[in-house]
Amino acid sequence: MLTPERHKLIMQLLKEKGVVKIQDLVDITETSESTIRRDLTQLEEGKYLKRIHGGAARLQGKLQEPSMSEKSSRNLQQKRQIAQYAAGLVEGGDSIYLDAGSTVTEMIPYLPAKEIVVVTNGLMHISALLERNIKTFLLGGFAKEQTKAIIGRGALASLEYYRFDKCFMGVNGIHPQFGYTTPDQDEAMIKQKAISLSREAFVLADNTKFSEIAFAKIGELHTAAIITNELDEEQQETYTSKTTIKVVTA
Amino acid sequence: MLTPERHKLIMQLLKEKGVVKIQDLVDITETSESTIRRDLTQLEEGKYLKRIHGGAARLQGKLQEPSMSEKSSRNLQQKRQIAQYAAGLVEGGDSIYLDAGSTVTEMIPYLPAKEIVVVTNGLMHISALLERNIKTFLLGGFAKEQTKAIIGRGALASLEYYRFDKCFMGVNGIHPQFGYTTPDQDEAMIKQKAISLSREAFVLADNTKFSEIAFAKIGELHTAAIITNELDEEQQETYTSKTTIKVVTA
DNA sequence: TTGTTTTTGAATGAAAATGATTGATTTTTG
DNA sequence: CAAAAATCAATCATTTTCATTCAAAAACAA
Repeated sequence: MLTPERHKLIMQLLKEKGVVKIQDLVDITETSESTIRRDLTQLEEGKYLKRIHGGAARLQGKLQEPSMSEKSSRNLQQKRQIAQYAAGLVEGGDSIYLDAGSTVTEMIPYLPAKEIVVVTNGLMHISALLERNIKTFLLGGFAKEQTKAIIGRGALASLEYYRFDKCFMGVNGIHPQFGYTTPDQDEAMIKQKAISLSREAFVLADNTKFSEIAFAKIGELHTAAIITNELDEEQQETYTSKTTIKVVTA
Repeated sequence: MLTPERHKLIMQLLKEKGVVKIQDLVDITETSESTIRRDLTQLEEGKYLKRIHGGAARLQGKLQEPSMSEKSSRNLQQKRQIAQYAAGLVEGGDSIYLDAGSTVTEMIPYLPAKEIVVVTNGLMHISALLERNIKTFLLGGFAKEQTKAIIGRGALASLEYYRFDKCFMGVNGIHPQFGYTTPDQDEAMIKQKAISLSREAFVLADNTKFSEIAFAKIGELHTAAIITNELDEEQQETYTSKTTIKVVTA
C-alpha cells in the first residue's frame, strides 16, 4: 500500500471515528508499526492530525483553546513562562507584530493593553486581542486552515504597510548552522519579512525546538533573539556565541 | 481506550449529569481505578472539572452562551431562511464576497463547499468557513472590536486585489429615498467598494430594516438586489419599482 | 545492468501509561 | 463518639508505546 493511500485512509478513519489506534492501523493496512508511526509523524507535521499516546486524534477546528490533554501539561506552563517574559519586553507606545502560533497566543494576557498596536497574521489571536481592547491590525490574504494563519502574496503585500518596534515569532526548528526553520514555505516568507520590518526580533521556543530542522528557512540565528525555558550548558554556549539568548527559569 | 477518549467521555458524562462517581467511570471505561484517578487529576489541573470525594463535579465556568437566546430564536429562523436562499444563489466556481454580519454567517452552512472562493472582512465568519474547508481570503486592516469586522484604509486597499461574481451584504437601514445605510462610515465604504467590485450584489435584510435610516450611506437601492423574509404589499410595491427584491416565504 | 535514493521493517533502550498495593484520610454507620 | 467502610494519594512493577537506529528491500536513475 502506497504512502499517499495510507495517509488518505488514516485521515478518512480519523474523520469518521475521531480517534484511531496505531494497532488498528497496522492491522488494516498490513504494514509495520514503524511505517504507521512515520505516517502519523508526517501527518502531524502537516497539521493534519494530533498524535496521542497510542494513536492519533482529529484536531478540532476550533480557533482558540488548546486540547484537554495539553492544557494540563507541563508544556503549557513552560510556554506560558516564555510568553510572559516576552510580553514583559513590550512597552507602552510600541507597535509589535505577533506571529501565528500557540506560544505567542499566551503572550496576549500579559501584554500592556494601553497604547500599543498589534499587527498579526494569526487568526487564533484575534478574539483574545479584541477582548483586551488592544488595537489590532490583521494581515490580509489566504486563510490557511491547518495553521489558522494568514499567508500568501496578499499577506506579504499587506506587511509592507507596517513597521514594528518588536516582533515575536514562533518557529519549528532552531539550529546553529541552518538557523530558524518552519515546515511551510509561505509561512517562512511571512516570518522573514516581519523580522526584517522590525527593529528587534524575538523567537519564542521551548527546548524541544533546538537542534531541529524543518523544511523552510526563515533566517540565520543572529536575525532574532531567542527566548526559551531550559537549555543545557553546552547548547547554551553554542547559541550564545551566535545570537542573544534569554533562558527563562521557573 | 486511549487517554483523550476517556477524557472526552468523562467531560461528556459530566456535562450531562453534573457529577460522576469514580466507580461508574471504572465500569464504563473498563480501566482501573488508578487510571481514572489520574484522568480526574489531569482534568482538574486543566480546570475542566472539580474533584470531589468519590468522583468529580462539573465546573460552571464561564460557559455562558450568546445570552440573547429567547428573543432571537424567532429572529434567527427568519435570518436563516434568508441566508439559505442567498446561499442557493452561489454556484460552483463562483468567487464571492461575504460582508461582516450575523445574517451572512448563517449562509455559510448552506454554501456549496466545492470550488468556490470566499473573500470576507467578517471575523465571525472565519471559523465556520475554515471548518467547511472553503477557500477563504481575509481582507487586511484594522479589526474593529464591536462589529468583529476588518475596516480601514488597509481593508479598502486589499479589496482592490479582488473581483467577485456575487457579493452578499448586511445593512442596518433600507429606505426608498436614502438607499442602504449603516452606522459606521468606515464599514459603509468597504461595503460600497465590495458592491462596486461585484458583478451582482445582494443585500440580506429582515423586515425590521425597512424604512430605517442609519448614519452612513452605502448606495442607492438599485445598486443591489434585496433578499428579505416578510414585506407587506404596499412596501413591496415601493421597493420593487426601485430594485430587484426577493421575498423568501416560510 | 549498476549505483543511488527512498521506503520499509525490525531491534534497541527510553518514556509513558497502567494496574495493583500500601497506608493515610475521609465519610458513613452503628 | 468510635468502628467500619469507602476513598484517597503515593509508590512500584509491569506493560505498552515511543523515538531512534540500522540494515534489508524497493523504487529510481544513469
